This record gives sequence, C-alpha cells and structure tokens, in this order.
Amino acid sequence: MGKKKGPKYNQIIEAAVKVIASHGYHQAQVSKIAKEAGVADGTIYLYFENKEDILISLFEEKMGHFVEIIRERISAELSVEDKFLILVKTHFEQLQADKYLAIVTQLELRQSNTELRLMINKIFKNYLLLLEEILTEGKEAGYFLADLDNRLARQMVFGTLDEVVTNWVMKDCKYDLLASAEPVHNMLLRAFRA
Amino acid sequence: MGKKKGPKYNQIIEAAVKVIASHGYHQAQVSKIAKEAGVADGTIYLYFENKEDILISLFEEKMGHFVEIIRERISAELSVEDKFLILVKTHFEQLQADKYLAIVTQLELRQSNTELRLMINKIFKNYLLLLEEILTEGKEAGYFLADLDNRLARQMVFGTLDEVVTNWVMKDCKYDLLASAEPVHNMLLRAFRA
Amino acid sequence: MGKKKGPKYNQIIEAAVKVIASHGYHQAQVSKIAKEAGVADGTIYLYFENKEDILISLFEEKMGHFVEIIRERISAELSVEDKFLILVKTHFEQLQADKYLAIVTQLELRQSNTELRLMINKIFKNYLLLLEEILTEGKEAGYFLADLDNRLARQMVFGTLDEVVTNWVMKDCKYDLLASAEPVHNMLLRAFRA
Amino acid sequence: MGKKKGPKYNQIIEAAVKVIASHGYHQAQVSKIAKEAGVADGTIYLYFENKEDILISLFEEKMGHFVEIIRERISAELSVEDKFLILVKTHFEQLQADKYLAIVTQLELRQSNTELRLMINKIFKNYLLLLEEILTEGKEAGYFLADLDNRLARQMVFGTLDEVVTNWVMKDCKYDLLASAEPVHNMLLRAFRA
DNA sequence: CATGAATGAGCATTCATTCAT
DNA sequence: AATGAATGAATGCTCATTCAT
Repeated sequence: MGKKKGPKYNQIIEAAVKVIASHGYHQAQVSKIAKEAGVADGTIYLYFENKEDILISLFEEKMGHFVEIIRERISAELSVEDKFLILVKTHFEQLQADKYLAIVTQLELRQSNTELRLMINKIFKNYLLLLEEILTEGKEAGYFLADLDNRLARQMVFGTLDEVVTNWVMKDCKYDLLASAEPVHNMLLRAFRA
Repeated sequence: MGKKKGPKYNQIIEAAVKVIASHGYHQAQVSKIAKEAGVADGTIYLYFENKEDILISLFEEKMGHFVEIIRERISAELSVEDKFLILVKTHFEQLQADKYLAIVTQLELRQSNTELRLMINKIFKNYLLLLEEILTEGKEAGYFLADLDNRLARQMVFGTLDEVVTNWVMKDCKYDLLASAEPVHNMLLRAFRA
Repeated sequence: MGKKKGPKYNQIIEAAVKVIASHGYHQAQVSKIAKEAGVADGTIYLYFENKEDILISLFEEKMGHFVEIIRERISAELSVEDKFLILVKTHFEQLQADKYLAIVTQLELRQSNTELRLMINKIFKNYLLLLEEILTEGKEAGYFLADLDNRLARQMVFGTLDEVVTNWVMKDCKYDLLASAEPVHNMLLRAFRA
Repeated sequence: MGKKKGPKYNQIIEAAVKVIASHGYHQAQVSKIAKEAGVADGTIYLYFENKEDILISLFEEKMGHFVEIIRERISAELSVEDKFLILVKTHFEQLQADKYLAIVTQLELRQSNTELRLMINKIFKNYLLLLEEILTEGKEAGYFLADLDNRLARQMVFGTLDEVVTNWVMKDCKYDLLASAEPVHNMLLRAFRA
C-alpha cells in the first residue's frame, strides 16, 4: 500500500496539479483527480494513503528537488554574493517554469488545513538549512554583518521571495518573474552586508 | 436582520476567535461557536447573515483599524527611519496583543477561499498604500535609493513581517515578538538606504 | 388564549390571505403575516393556537358563510332546477368576488399537510348536506332519476365546480367565471334529470 | 450520474411510495426512504439528482403510462359511449390496483409546489387531449350535443373522476372503486348526450 | 493490479413558538 | 394586551474511503 512509484503514481500527481490549478483546492475531489488521471477512484488508494497524502506527495515530488537544484548550482560558485544571486534566480526560475504548479503551491495548497501546511514547512526545512549555510559563510567571510540574527535573516529571505512569487501568480503570471531576481537580490544583500 | 451591535454580537465574535484558534478553521462549526458564545444556534443568525459573515465581521472588527492605528502613530514622527520603526513595532505589537487573534489571522483564516479573502486583501491594500508613501518620502528625502523598485520593496517589507509573525505563531507565540522589531527594522532599512 | 374576536384577529386573517396569495403557501411565514398585519410575532399567539389555526380560521371565516349564503338565496326559490342554478352561480360569484381568496383556497391551501386538508373537508360537509337536500328534493319531485347515487352525484357536482374554478384561477382569473355557470348548470342538470 | 435503471433504482422508488403513503409527504425524509429501500443515504444520489428527482421519477414511472394505457384500450372500440366507459373504468382500475400509489398521487404529492406540479400537469395534458378527441368524435357523430363547451366538459369529466377517487382514498380505499365506474359513466354520458 | 458501486458521517440554516419585560 | 429577542430541533446532500469482484 502506498507504493511510491509506477507510471500511475506520476499520472495521479500530474492530474492533481492540473485539477487543483484549474478548479481550485476546494473543488479538487478525489474522483475528479482520478478521472483526470484516467484511473478508477479506488486505484488512487493503491498509490496513496489518503487524499492528504496525494497533496503531500505532490509537494514532495515537485518541490523536493527544489532545494537540491539550487544547491547543485551554487556548489561550484565562489563568492557568497553570487551564491545568493543563484539562489534567488533559481527559485524564481523553477516556479516560472511551471505556472500550473506555481498556482497550486503559492495559492491553492495554502487553503489546506493547518496540518498539511506544517508538513509543507518541513519540506522547506532544507531550504532554511541552505540559507543558514550561506549566511554563516557570509558572516565568517566578514561579508555579512556578524551580529545578524540568522532566524530573522532567513525569514526575510523566504518571506520576500515567497511574497514576490505569490504576487506574480496573483497577477496571472503575466510579467517576467525572473527580471525581479536581480533587484531583489540587491535589496537582500544590502540588508545583510557588513 | 443582521444587527451589527449589541452584547451578543461581540460575544459571538469573541467566541469565533476562540473556537477557530483552538479547533482550527475547518472544525469551527456554527454550533460550536454558538455554544462557546452561550447562545442558541439560531441566535447567531439574528446578528450575522451567515457563517461567512461571522468571519468577515471578525476580521473587520479586529483588523479593520490595523493600518489606521499604524498611521496615527507615525503621523507626528519626523524621520522616515523612525516612521519605519513605528510601523514594524506597531505591526508586531498589535498581533502580539491577542495571540488567539494572531493564530486566527495568520494561519486559520487563510484557509478560506471566498469573499473573506477579498476582504483580507482590501485591508492589505491600505497597508501597501502606507508603505508606498513611506518609500516615496524616503526616496524624495534622498534617504532611500532613488532606483528602488517600489513594488518589490513593498513585497519585501510585507513578506518579511508576515513571515516573521507566522513563524512566531507556529512556535506557539512563546517568545517575544516585539524584540524582533528592531533587528528586522535595521535589516529593512539597510536594504533600502541610499 | 385563542380569542376569536377583536380587530387584530381580523387583521391577522386578512394579512394571511394577502401574504399567502402573493408569496405562496410555503413562503408564508408567521413573521411575514405578523408584519403584514402590523402586529408583533407573539401577538399572533394571543389570537391563534398555532400557525395551522390561522389557516383553519381563515378558511372558516372566509368560507364558513359560503354555504349559508347559497342556502339563503335558494330558500325562497321554487323549482329544483332554479335552486341548482343559484347554487352554481353563487359558488362562482363568491370566488370571483375575491380573487386573492380564490388563489389561497383553490391553490395554496391545498399544499398544506394532509391534516389541514381533512379539516377543510369538514367545513365543506355543510355543502354536501345542501347538495344532498337538493338531490333528494329533485328525486322526490320526480325531477331527478330515482336511482341516482347521491354520493357520486355530490362528488360530480363538487368535483366539477371545483375543477372549473381551479382552472380559472390557474389562468390568472382573466376570464369571466360567472359566464360558465349556465353551461355547467345545464350539464349537471342533464346528468341528473329523469 | 443519475442512472435511471438497475434494481436499486426501482427499490428506491418503491420505498418512496411506501414511505410517503404511510408517513405523509412532509415526513418522507431522504434518510427514511433510504432505510426503507435498504440502501445508504448516499446511494440515493447515485440514482437520483436530488430529492425532487425521486418524486418526479416516481410519478413518471408510475403514472407516465396512465393515459397511454387508457388510449390503447379504447383504440379498437367502436362507439363513443363504450370508449367513455373504458376510460372511466381504466382510470379507476389503475388507481385501485395500487392503493399506496393512489394515496401518494391523490393526496400526498399534491402538497408539492415545484417542478413536480409541472410534471403532473404535463401528464394531465395528455389526458385532456384524449378527452378532447372523444368529445369531438361524439359531437361529429351527432351523439354529443353540438354546442357543448369542450373546456367545461373536460373539466367536468376530470373533476368528477378525480373527486370520486380522492373521496375513495380518503375513506381508506375500503370500498370497491370500480363499482362506481358504471354509474359515473352514465351520469357523464347523460350530461353530454344530444 | 484495477475497478467503481456503495457507504454514512457531518453541517449550515430556517422558522414556529415561547416568555421575560 | 403586546412585544420581539431568543430558542433549538430538524434535514438534504457531499465526498473521502472501502471492498467485493
């Protein structure tokens, strides 16, 4: 039960994204997702524990590599400053790459119950760790202010990026999100710079 | 019908805040709110059109003056810097003043997807206008960078403050939120300062 | 409790007729009737046992004299034939005289629960007695068929007149009901005549 | 959705007839019908759109062929007189055949005020067309009075038959309804005969 | 593996009636 | 006598989940 692979597993996740994006979180019934995926309602439960598990898995599958991708790209970079720029750019780039997914993660899934949202936060824990590393590196290099509060700095980065993306989604993704990377990066850098 | 005053009106709103904060948005049935308020289910409908109207009224009563209060406090202040500090402090102060309410507005009410979200956005719009004014004033005074993007700056301020408060709520409000005002204020100022 | 007089008693009955005729039986709430009557909801219960009592009383007050009026008019008449004509004409005349009332008694009150309709039938018992008398008189005079089944004959008279009036009401009372008295009378007479 | 066949479909309709006949229209809750049918509440909605759809379907299934059956039986008959007799007999016969159903159609379903009444009227319209044909045929054959008013004649036939059946139902169906066919037929014939 | 018919718990709202004033 | 605020029982429908096939 709950086997996390097979072609149907992915079909169902893709269907969930599509259904939630086009009908909204509260109109995304299991039967609608099943129909979109081209499987029977009961089949869903061969691949997922319950409805919430679909949403969590969706988030894991789609956003699980989110941080890894950022990490890969910054690994070889040298300056903290550039690492930060890569982080912001990649964050925006990935969300801009799949607008359906952006709608689902920025708007719809936030209407889910508080428990699900706590789980989503767990997935973001890696993001926070990455930020922590960059901040620490910056401090040690004397590039960032030594007395910077790491928690608040992390919240500023995540809060800012998230709000920028959310506003972009609410404006129907109709302008270029990536163009905001540089100015946002500059603001954040100034906030932290020694 | 729908008389917007009387002691019962307030009792019901207080009961709604308490019930939503302790049981969550999706477990806040009308009958539970009525019981908490010490009235009959039907009595709710002498004061509110429907369940959504309770939530909208709750938000209006509790958050309607949020921006006005900030605005009053900064009116006499002189420097842009101090205005900003007042804004951050008052924002945190008001939400810290009623932790039940903070849970409701930061976490629970965001699960709604109806007219209520429009109301929430309306309240936020005034906040954005206020931020716009401060940013413009700062630029004209040569205190803020002239080429600052107002939209992104606004999103940074709101995104940061909101994320800081939300994290505080998710940590069960168990540390002093107001203590974060000064460091957050400093980070934001640095981000914008010429 | 339940005093069957006073100006308010009549006000309430008139209000009930008006409200039911214009809003329909299922939209005729006690509070709406009270408002139309210009009294408080509670006042209704000083004059009527309950809501059903309003409707029964309405029927009694408005239709109670229905048969008496017919009876008065035919008392002095001579031939059975003429008595019958008077009956048909008066039946139509009285319902045509108050179209609101006709709507209420022919259409709306029939949507009431079965119990109320049984009570309405009781009120019509006098009508049946009158018909019985006329039929018997006609038989004894050798004018009506001796082997006529009184029950069926009564049902034919009442069923026919009721159906004619109901159709007239459903056609918005827009033709002259009284014009049908003579042809209906002729058909009925032929049905019974020896 | 709303599949109009299968054994459960019929079970539910039969259950609805039984529940309405024994508890009355206003006490025929969906849950009571489901219980009587031996299915879960939700199962009802696999076969019917909503509660009203149960009633409409009930009426269609049970009364939809009412007029057709009469029409079939009179097709081969010769005289207008006999056609009329068949009509009266079949009308009574069909309703006497299922007393539960008679209670439902003569008393309970008339308390509805929605689409159902439109459906009932549609069924009756066919009845009226049939009556029209017979009356016209009778006139052309010189058997019925040439100056008979068709509308009034139709109302007399339908009003009489309906009233006779309703009285029989209100007397708990405890006498033989079919026995009334002949005398009723004779009365109607005399009313129309040239 | 896959199906999809069947399940049944859960809930906002109305309105006839009461009773303290 | 009159008020009208307060009561609270009562119900159609949805949809996540199960399980016999």
